[in-house]
Amino acid sequence: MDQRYDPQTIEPKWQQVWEKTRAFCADADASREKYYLLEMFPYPSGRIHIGHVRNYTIGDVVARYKRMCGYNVLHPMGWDAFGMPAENAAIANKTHPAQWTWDNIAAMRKQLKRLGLSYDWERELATCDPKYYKWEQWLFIRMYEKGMVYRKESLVNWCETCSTVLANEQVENGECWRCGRPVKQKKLWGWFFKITDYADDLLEYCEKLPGWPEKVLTMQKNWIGKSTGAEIRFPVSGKDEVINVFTTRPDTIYGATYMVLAPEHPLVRTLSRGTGQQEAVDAFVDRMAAESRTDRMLEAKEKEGVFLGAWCTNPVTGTQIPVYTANFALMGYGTGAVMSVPAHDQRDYEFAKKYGIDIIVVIKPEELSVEETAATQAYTGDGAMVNSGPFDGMHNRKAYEDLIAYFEKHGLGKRSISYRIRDWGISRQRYWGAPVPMIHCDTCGIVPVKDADLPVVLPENVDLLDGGGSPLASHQAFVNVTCPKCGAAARRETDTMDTFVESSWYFERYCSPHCDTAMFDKKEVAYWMPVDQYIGGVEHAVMHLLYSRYFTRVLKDMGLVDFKEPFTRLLTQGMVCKETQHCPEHGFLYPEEAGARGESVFCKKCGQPVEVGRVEKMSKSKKNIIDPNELVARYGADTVRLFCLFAAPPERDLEWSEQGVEGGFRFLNRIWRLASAWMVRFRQTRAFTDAPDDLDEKIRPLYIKTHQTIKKVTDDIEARFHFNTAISAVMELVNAMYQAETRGISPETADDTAAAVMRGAMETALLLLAPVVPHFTEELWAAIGYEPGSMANQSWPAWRTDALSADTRVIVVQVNGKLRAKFEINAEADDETLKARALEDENVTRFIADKPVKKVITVKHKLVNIVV
RNA sequence: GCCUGGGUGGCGGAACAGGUAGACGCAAGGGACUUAAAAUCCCUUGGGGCAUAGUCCCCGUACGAGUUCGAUUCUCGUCCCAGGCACCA
Repeated sequence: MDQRYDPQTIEPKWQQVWEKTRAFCADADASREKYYLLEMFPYPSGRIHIGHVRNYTIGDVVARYKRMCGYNVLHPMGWDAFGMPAENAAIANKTHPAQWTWDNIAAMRKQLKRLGLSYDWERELATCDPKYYKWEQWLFIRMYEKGMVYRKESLVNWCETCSTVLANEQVENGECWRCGRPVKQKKLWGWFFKITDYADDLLEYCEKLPGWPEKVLTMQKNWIGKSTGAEIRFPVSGKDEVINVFTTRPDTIYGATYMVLAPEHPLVRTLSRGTGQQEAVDAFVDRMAAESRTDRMLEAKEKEGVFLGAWCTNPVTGTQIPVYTANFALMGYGTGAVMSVPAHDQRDYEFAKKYGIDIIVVIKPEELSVEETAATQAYTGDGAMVNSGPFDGMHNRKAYEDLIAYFEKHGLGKRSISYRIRDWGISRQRYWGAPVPMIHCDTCGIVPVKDADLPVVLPENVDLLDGGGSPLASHQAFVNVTCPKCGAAARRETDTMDTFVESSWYFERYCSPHCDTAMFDKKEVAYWMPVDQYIGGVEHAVMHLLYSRYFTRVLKDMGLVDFKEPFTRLLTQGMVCKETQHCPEHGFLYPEEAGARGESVFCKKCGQPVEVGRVEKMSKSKKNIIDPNELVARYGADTVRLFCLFAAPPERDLEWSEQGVEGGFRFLNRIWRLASAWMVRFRQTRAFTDAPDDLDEKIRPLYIKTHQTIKKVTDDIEARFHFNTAISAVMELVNAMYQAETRGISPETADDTAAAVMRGAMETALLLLAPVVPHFTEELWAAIGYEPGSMANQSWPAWRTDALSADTRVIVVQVNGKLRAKFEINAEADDETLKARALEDENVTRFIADKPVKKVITVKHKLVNIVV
């Protein structure tokens, strides 16, 4: 074997071998237990960044580990290939989005392959491929037929200059993220998926996903936002109208002293018409409409409203209460109307104080008088009912139930549940997305495209508008069609789908990516799904993961799959961070633009001192980025992988450190040197695998350490994917091999048994590291004499229980819980022996002095605590 | 404001179930090898104390209490940091 570790020659060599032998291609095999490991597929931006490297390395280690454990592993990779950046780049570079995307895919595929990731590349897919989105369109039509999709007009963020809809996160301080112009609210027709139908089920199953991080489940629960309460009818005074409110606190209804309607509520204009307030109300409503959603949120702190000039009747008290419209009432939640109880809701309280509205306490806490209860702020806790007619004295929780029963009996209202989650608006007025497969006919209305005509292919010969609007609407050949029903001239739908639709089922497509008769082969999906382990960033905690859970339910209801939850276990890995460097003259600097001068850092352009900022997520704008390509070129893929895993546990943020990477590289070299030095001896022997009993004292500890390491590494990976401690353990094993050398076990002098134990330790280290540094271990595995290329399919090592523990133990002696002495003793020693031995210790007797010993606690194999 | 995490050496991070706090790595210092340097190998490294320099003592896991023979770990309170939600009736 080569004297020098040279990753640049060995890594491409093994990558070619794996590709040639189809080492990681998976086939369904009912006789074998499957393991589906998936990392969130990337958007093909053109280059992979270090966050990808971390994500995919974590996944690759698990995939390789499970393969070694004997599972039939599915580990696919593909491309989330639709989306706006392709359009923007295409306009900027005068290329076509498709060209740009496919070029990027090619470049990134090459980068991923250079990392030695064990993907089944034969299953690669790209969502912009008509063969892929054909089935999405097919499903859309099935969902439409079942009433799971509908079209409605709704308010959206609209940028006039770009003539497009913007997602909430593309609106920055009320301005368009791209052109900086103010964003308006506009009513627009669009397609919606009825995700709200599944709100309850999605929520309920949050409790049935033990393999998911608590954090993610909490975020999803909050997003769904289920509230239970009642819907109550408030008749409008002197008119035939009724205001319906949703409240979570029907028990406070006796304290409802006014009513608030959202500015968009249809009754706002109706009720104010003809009153003296009409003008003021119209002005207020118009002002609210002109303000963007973001503006309204920014100034949200100040509550503001207008009296409508109308009253309604509190159905339980019969009192006339004023009706207002106010900025804090939202049309999209509940019924868009609020029964305001200022004594028991802080927001209502503030509004009532501002506008001088009555505050009536109806729930009294034990420790306060009625007068004190809402003196300075609303009281939202429990207590006894007061000012509530027949309910006085009752506990409010009981009154809650009784009141709902009372409403239902008298037709005043009913029990009700409200959700924060809205239906999923999937329409985008964009070009680079999957076309919605619908046709608008003047006589037949909306008609789905015939299955035989799928896919509705995105036309390639389009003029992308510099403004960013959809070019499909003006593409005559695309728009003009005949109605599938009546044959008359009709117009094709020009909206494309949100890219989250593609990513909501790609994991099922991977099971049979080339299937051209269905979305996927049911049998294949039945074998592989659900995904056993999903890995990706927390940024997808709600949207992508919730949509995927929803889509899986839709597929189940259509009989296409027989499970509800697509991802059994989820790991959300932390971000990769690095400190920022800021030059007063040149702004943020890339790492290579700054130089070190002793303790301080200076700018290479102007020589001025650089301000080293805090450690933040790597981002282009802050220039605190590291290029994976350069790293791989300098250290090789294995070192980069090793560092990504060693620096922090996967779920935590990782702080990038160049020295840390060096350390990883040094560790591999350390193994390499040891292996070279012993290689001749290794080839003459076999790994020692017997019971440790007859090993002499010089070599025995290494054998014990070897088996302890197997157990430790296995436990660390199995329990929590803590690769950092697993790698530490292997480092300790390697250190132990070096220590054996310093104790006189050298390649030249070691006897055959010692060489065999040494070889066993080396083989173990290689096996345990195989998932982490696959090229490195493959090379050394072959050098020892095993079949070249066989490392990837080796079995994960097992530990011998009889080789796990030394036969002596170090026992800690405490006096009153403080460490006072240690001694080594035979592991079998009983409590009495331990106690006697502890009391012999000079330091211990010194601390006991003449105080009486009250109690002695002994813990087997661990400690003796003497209480005096 | 609410909900989740999290505060451990100069740094990244260990400590499985309440039982030796600081594994492993980085950085730093010392030594060996070398004509020299790099690389490598070995040793030291939380803070403080000492008439006895030790198998020594005191302090120490954000802060303050508590439970316990014993707390980084469990309970209560306080402060700080990160992420999520943010007028949701």
